[in-house]
Amino acid sequence: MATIKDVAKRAGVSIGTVSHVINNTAAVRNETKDRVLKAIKEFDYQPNSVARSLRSRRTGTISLVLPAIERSMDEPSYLSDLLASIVDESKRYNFDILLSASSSEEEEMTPYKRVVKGKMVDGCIITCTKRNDKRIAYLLSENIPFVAFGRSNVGLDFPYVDVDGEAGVYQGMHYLLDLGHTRIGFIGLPSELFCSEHRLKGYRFALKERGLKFDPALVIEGKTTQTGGYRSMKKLLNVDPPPTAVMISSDLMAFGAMKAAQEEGLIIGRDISIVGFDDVQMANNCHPPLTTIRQPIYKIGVLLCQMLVQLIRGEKLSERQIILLPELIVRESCGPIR
Amino acid sequence: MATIKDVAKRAGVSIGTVSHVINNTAAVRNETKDRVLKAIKEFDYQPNSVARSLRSRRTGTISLVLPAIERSMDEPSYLSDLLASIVDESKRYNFDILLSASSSEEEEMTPYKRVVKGKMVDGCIITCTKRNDKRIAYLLSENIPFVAFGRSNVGLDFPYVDVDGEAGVYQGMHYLLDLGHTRIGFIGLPSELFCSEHRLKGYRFALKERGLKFDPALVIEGKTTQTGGYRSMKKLLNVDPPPTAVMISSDLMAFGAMKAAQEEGLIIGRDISIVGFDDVQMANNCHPPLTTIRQPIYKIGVLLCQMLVQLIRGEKLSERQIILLPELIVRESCGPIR
DNA sequence: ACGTTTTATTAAAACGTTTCAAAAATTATA
DNA sequence: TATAATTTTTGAAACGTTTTAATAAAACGT
Repeated sequence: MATIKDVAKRAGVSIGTVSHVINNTAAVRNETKDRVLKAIKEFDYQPNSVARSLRSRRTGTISLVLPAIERSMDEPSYLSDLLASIVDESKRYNFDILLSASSSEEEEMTPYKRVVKGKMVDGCIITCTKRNDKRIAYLLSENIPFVAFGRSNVGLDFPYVDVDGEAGVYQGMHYLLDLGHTRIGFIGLPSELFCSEHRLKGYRFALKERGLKFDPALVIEGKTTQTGGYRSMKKLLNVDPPPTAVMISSDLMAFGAMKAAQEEGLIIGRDISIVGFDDVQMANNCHPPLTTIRQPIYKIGVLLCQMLVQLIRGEKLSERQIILLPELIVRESCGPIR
Repeated sequence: MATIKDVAKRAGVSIGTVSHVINNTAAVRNETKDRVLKAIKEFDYQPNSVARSLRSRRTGTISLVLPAIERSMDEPSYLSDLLASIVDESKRYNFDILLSASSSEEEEMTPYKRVVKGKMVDGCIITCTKRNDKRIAYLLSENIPFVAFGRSNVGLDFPYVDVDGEAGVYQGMHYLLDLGHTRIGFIGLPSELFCSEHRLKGYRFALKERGLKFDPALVIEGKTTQTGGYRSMKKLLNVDPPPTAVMISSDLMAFGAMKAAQEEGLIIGRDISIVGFDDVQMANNCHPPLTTIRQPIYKIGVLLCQMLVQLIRGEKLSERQIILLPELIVRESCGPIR
């Protein structure tokens, strides 16, 4: 396989010159440049990225570790949507994505250490930020560019993009309350996810505002899977009296919940109202179409990339922390109380 | 940041010894080994993967390029399911996944060249094999390990895993025919995808076997998106007389088709029967649950990884070509003809 | 105690680039 | 034409490992 050496020899120049031509890193006479370009073409030469990275200390690669907790990539969660937008956007800056899997919760840091200390990437995007998230302190201490999707309660200043989950849930609750519901259930995310807190806050706040009592029996924490939603809903339907509406912290769980309700013979949107959170593609295609809180996930991916690339380039971020407002998307899974 | 040099100095040995300790590549006295290990721990040393790759010509990374044609990762297609299983399985062999995006159809080869010639990966997994797929010849010529998901019509011997699409569609058709349907529509994949052929073959064969005439008006080729399925279904419903059942080449399209049918006021499973293909998670959660042909996508991802790892290790494959049988999953989207 | 194996260790040469400082070639100026 | 200024080109030193062949140290057999 041809190396820069071969190209240099063929073009009758030094390897330094070839490098300069490739990287536009010094003036080279047009005539010489043409000779080099020709040689490159002749050999179908492509620089060895590994050697290049070693010397230049840049890899053109961004790390994304799939968290063990959300490795339900086989379900249509927001994560695959996010990944799609990240891949799309990073391509625009000529970055590839290095995808790693973290096995267990305990081994959470292992892939980061390998990838960061091993200098395999120029920066990291972290998702599913948790309360007391260890990754944040680590990445800060290693001084590697990174951006998080989601805030955390670590007392550290770090760049992130997040969605105002409290406002989102509040909107959904507002909508349900306006439909006349007073007994509204809530299916929340695992409490280790920091965003679970905000969403619950939105629920409580909306109730309080209307002078409704918070009933712990109506609040359930479930796994972020369809099965998780399914089980939580079954429990809620067994409460006496059952809720007439349920606010659910993720679409995925909402799908499971819908199934549970349908199994009980309930017509969704008539006998029970459901609001989801995320607005994944499928929300518009399930039956009935799901009323939900839209997270602008594509935009989030784009922002994460853009911010990270800026950090990698050593530029200063104009906005180091971004919180986006989610939006209520009304479809057909809710109806007035009967 | 500590390098192998620092570790060597601290442990009072040569860097070669440190390397041997790390890689278990030569006998080193226990006492010495302990000293080295201690130094490694003290520095929290992690070898620089880039340098390591340059020298050893191994990267521990597998390439996956998201094809432009299927960059509908933002829809719950089989691709995200497949990716999930690949990430999972590759982790078991300590490989990371390098995810690249190919922009346009013309630029299809660019990422492969960069990644393969640039020596960024040890092997490739390619998906969405097309008729006359250029990638296959290229990867063979570059002599880099790779495995394809899907056959192709290039006259070349290459390792792949595929699903018997013909048999799959045949099963679905059989089921519909047994329900009494005789006017059955078919929504196929874009003809550039090689697998589109097999599926259509299954359709034709099933008809022929029952002595039914093939009606071109009932066969439509659509894009592999929900919208694609939606549009194709609208067209089919305008045929006179319309089909009473439709065999659809992907679940994603089936979801769109269901929406189209529901918009026309049809009850799926009663007024019209629909069979999908893939069995993505959502198929079990849409309404009504979709009868479909299951591709064992998780298993496919696992096989692809295993085969690729074997090739990377220079081992010979026991089975160089694997064709899996899909399975009919009966749910509620079909009913007897009325 | 001495050669002979065997076992541990090391020095140094890669791997293929980028990136300096310095040298060479060219052009401008006096 | 000689000198200065500028533009091009180059040589060689990194980057941090692995790996080989050679050396040193230890263990063994007589």
